[in-house]
Amino acid sequence: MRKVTIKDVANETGLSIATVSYAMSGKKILPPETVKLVTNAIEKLGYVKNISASSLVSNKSNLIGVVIPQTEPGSVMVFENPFYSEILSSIEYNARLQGYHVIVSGTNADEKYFTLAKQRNMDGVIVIGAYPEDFYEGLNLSNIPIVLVDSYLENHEYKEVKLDDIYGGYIATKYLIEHGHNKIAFMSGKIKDGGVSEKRYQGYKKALKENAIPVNPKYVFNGNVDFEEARILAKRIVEETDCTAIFCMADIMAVGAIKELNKMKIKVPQQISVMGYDNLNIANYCTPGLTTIGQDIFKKGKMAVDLLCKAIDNKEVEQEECVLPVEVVERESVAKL
Amino acid sequence: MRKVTIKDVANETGLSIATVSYAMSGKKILPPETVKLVTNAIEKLGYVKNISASSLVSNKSNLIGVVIPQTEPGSVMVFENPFYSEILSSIEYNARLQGYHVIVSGTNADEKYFTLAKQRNMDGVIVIGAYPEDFYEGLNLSNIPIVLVDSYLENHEYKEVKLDDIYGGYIATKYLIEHGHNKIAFMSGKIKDGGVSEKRYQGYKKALKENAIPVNPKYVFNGNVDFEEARILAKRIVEETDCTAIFCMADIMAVGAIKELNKMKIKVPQQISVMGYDNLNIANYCTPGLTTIGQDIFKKGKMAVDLLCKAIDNKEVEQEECVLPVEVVERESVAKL
DNA sequence: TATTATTGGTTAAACGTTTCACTTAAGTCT
DNA sequence: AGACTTAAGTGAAACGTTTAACCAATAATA
Repeated sequence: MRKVTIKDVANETGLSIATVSYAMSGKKILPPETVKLVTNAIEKLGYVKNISASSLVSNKSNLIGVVIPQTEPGSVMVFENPFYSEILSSIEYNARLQGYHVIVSGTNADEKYFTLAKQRNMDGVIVIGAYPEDFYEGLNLSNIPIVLVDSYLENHEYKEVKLDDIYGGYIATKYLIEHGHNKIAFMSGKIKDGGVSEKRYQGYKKALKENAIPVNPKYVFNGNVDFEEARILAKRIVEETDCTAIFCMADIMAVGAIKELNKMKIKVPQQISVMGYDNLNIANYCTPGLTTIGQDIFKKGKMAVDLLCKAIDNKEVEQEECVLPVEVVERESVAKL
Repeated sequence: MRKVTIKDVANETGLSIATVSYAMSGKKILPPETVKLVTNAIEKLGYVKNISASSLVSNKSNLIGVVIPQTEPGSVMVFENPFYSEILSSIEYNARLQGYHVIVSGTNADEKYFTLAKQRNMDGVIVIGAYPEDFYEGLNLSNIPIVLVDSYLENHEYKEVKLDDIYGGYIATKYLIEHGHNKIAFMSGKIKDGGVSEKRYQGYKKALKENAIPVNPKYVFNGNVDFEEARILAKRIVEETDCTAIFCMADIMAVGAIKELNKMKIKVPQQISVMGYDNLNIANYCTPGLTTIGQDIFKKGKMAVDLLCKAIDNKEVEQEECVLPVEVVERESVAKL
């Protein structure tokens, strides 16, 4: 049972290889009966085209890479934050609709990812999350179209889809204030310039200032953006402050906080209110349901794919940025004082 | 800036293309200084090999496909059940360690996935979950090594990694009985012969019988395996039965049940106990923490990759099956009566 | 009618590797 | 010294496509 090639289809139909190729690709219009002849033969022989071969000559692989951060070098779980699965899901779906397949890689960015992308002849790459500077340098050299998602990179020349995070932090905090809170803790990842945490923190501060509430550095807590760390921080917030509300910059942290508060028999939201950010599925799973800042993750993935496809087709290099809206989604984790 | 090929490396070093290829692959031992010469030139020129080309001739792509069910045809979210993200994460990690890249595809199985696998010259495919019969037929034709994960397919000839689900259902139910419950609802997906639900149901019945508790068909509830459906079923269980415990055949359902019970102000576990199955991360996120049947998902992914690699290397066709152990992981969702 | 376009198709080069079969030079054995 | 082995490297075919350049026959135009 040898492998069936285009040559076999040519023999079967009595046509040349070239004609068969044209018939399949439609790059040259042929009479319908010829096309029919070819498709019949393909069906009969069970021919499937070899993408390695076509990719070699056409220099197009219909493959896009998706890079997801691996929080700790050598860490195992790629998808520590469910946000990554959710957006990956959307990217995979939308890419498939456009005829692309997706290669996912967790990377801690010290392996040179873009070597790989070139090896595979990838048509484009979607980079999710933030990475160290030198990662983007390697990325620069490769001539592969790139779309960043939530990179929080400053002054870059890439296409990007992201959120208005200052605004998100702002409306979250404003919502809490409007519900009568003025002692509001801010729980986040490490705050570094231009990063997610910093952006949302800016929004937090803005809302406080607007309402003449002093920014208390004692109310700011940071650590890794994960469930366990959030529990620790939540405990500290209870023990070290008199806050009535916690604004967590990620749902996964908010869920950790709620878990810990529940465990400490502190009623959410009666005693402490919790506000999240992302609107992941888990925001709905926990009790009480998490009031959070909603983003349309499906759309985010779709935009990333759309932008990338455009870049692939047009080969245009101009930067393009897409800022998606955010809004408060109300559930039950915030009390009116 | 033309693309750098092996030819350029050959020119740079003054060696032939063949020698460069051998130096890189190590398939022929060459003097260290020659190898060094080559690696230096590669570094200098920034050469990366074109996998399309090598795949074409060597017939090896270092690519494996992972198929994940898309619950409803045309549905968007591929990863409705976090189980899929968790195992995908493990598969991606372990495959990468072995030098493979992973292409994920959601599929509702009516698209002929294996055409795609052949097109891409995939070295192997890991199929997660259960699919309609005809999906496996297409799979048969392709000569690509396959590993199934949780297929619940009867009498097949593929390699597979799965759980002892009858036993899992058994120990879950036994645990509940030992905690004083004898009115135990069973919540699951559609029960069809050989499926997951049926297996776990068998275990459930076995435990009941062993303890002389009659099996009450009124206590069995099924629907889609998702969060929302589980809420509906939980409500019905409360309204239609006098059960003191619910055994959910998947964590995602258990979490839905807990959410609904919380909403109905029914205390878990004081009034109703809930037992899950899978030990996903979300089992830890919810309150009360979900007591569940634990499986080692990382190991499951690793086994799948190992089995597949073995199949790829040895081209041996004998079936191989790997049944991973399960155990009760205690948290707080089951009360002692 | 002579000229030009169009239609339906073919030939063959090119893509960038791997690898089999071969050569040449040097080393080893009797 | 002659025969044999080994080491280091080369030439070129092969993998399965795409596509530019070309051709013959028919249809359209002047």
